[in-house]
Amino acid sequence: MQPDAYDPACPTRLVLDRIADKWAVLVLGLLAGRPTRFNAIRRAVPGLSQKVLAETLRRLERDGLLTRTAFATVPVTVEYALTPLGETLAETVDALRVWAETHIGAVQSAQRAYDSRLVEGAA
Amino acid sequence: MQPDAYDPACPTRLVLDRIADKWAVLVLGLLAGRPTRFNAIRRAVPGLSQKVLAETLRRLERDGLLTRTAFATVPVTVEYALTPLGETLAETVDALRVWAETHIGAVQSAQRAYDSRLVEGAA
DNA sequence: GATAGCTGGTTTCCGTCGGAAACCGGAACA
DNA sequence: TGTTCCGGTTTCCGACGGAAACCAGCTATC
Repeated sequence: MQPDAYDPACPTRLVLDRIADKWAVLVLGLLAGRPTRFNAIRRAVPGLSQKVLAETLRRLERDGLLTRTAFATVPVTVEYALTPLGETLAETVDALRVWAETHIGAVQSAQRAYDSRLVEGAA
Repeated sequence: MQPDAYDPACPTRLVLDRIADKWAVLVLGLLAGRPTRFNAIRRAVPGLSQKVLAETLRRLERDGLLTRTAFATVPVTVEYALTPLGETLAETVDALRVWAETHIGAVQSAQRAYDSRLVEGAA
């Protein structure tokens, strides 16, 4: 059986659901190439709550995309680093971030045009 | 000012939030290269409800990623097609789907390993 | 003539999920 | 003694997503 992300019974769909997530995309992009500690990630991604970050990291760890390493320092520091598998995904999801940053102008002008058309229609 | 998806005040973040969405990824991948009607999309993406599909399509239309064309047939048919901008995004998000289908095996074995480690720890 | 079915939605309802904030223990520091 | 830092967990509430019903207009079937 070949994977088919369009088949809800296929595990590929579950994986896609998880990596097509705004927080996962940002975290993966951030960890690419440089291991980072919990609070450092949190500071680098404003708006991401501790709870959701902890859950996101645990899911990514379960999927074999990153490793969690605790150091017996005081206080305990925990470092998250991408696995080789995670690095391959990071490249892919980073393309999404690059697309957003590249085409943001076109998207915003499309939004303005759409909204002004709505106002016309309502008038 | 350069776009920065990690800045919550930057509109790039809003765009990224939207395209890093599981349903948007599947819909964009489906529409790539071939205009499709509303119910055809719904049938091709099981699990996607009418409400969420309608909302997703309207947001993508607002972002200038696809066009909505109504034909005066009986009953009225509505066709959704990617814009050139949407096509460039479709290529990018399709890489996500391809990644998922390619590495699903590695992810699943990582999950099994993670879960069995948990069971050990609990015992 | 009534019923079912197609089209593309909108509305209603409810469960789940995400975000905000409080709380945790332990140690250094003032 | 109180504060800060670490990495979380817990609690609470509002918002969002999914399931299903409902809608109008026309057609094909019985």
